[in-house]
Amino acid sequence: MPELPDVEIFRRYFDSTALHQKIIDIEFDTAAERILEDISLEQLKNELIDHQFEETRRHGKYFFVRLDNQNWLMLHFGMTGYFQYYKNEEEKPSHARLIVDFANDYHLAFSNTRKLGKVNVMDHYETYISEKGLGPDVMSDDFDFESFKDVLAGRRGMIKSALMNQEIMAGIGNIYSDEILFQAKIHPKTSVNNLTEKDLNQMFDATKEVMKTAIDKKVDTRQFPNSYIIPHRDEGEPCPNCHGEVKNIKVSGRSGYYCPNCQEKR
DNA sequence: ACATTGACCTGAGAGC
DNA sequence: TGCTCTCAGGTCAATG
Repeated sequence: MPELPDVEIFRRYFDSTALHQKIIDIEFDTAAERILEDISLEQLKNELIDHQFEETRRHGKYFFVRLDNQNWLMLHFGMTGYFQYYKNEEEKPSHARLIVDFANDYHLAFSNTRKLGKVNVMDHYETYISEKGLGPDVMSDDFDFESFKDVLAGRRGMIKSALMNQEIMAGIGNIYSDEILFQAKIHPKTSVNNLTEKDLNQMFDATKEVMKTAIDKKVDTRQFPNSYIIPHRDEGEPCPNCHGEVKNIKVSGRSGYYCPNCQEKR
């Protein structure tokens, strides 16, 4: 579930809780060793203990925080990750995989129920991004309409898959790709090479608009505009535009929702 | 090179 | 109630 807007909200939560405090210890759930991407538990301890967090960054769905030794801790949330900053043990999430203990008696838990997240430490986060082959962050100011057309050029797969491909552009996942396509009135299975200039323009605008709205509304879907499909992302729900039925469709193995009437197949 | 599919995980919810 | 089955959707490796 954590896509760009979710991770951005997590980042802001981290900024308002966990920065500039001495780390006195960490706790790691050894049953979740698989989430350690490229680092041993020993190394992780050495990187964190007696240090502190200084500033955060986000690229797509990837979260980075710089330590006072200038190294960066990377966290990826997978499908079920979130942060919880707490003092009392009873507030500790039941699937806390990594817990950072601060000198002020508070803790920051990285919860990751399904163990599909990742933890790593590196000296340059930009290098990590390029080694992963991640595309441009869709909310970056540099990512303009020309860049959008550029990264999609030469592609022949289905547009929903392309939007979700982190190597093409970073940040969009299954849920928000549905919203972008709904707002742009484009069928999820449309081939990228069949999209018109107008389609691309509508999709680019929708991408920026949807991401911004989700962040502004702090990812609380109850506050999303009535014109959004996300609160109706279920088979048979009424389309907020034409009041027809929302349908389920499988696109490259992923489950998408769309309105067949508003998003006609071409 | 690009596109698609299945595997990795666990818990919630459906169906019986 | 309780059991089994399916599904959720992040990435990556394997296959087409």
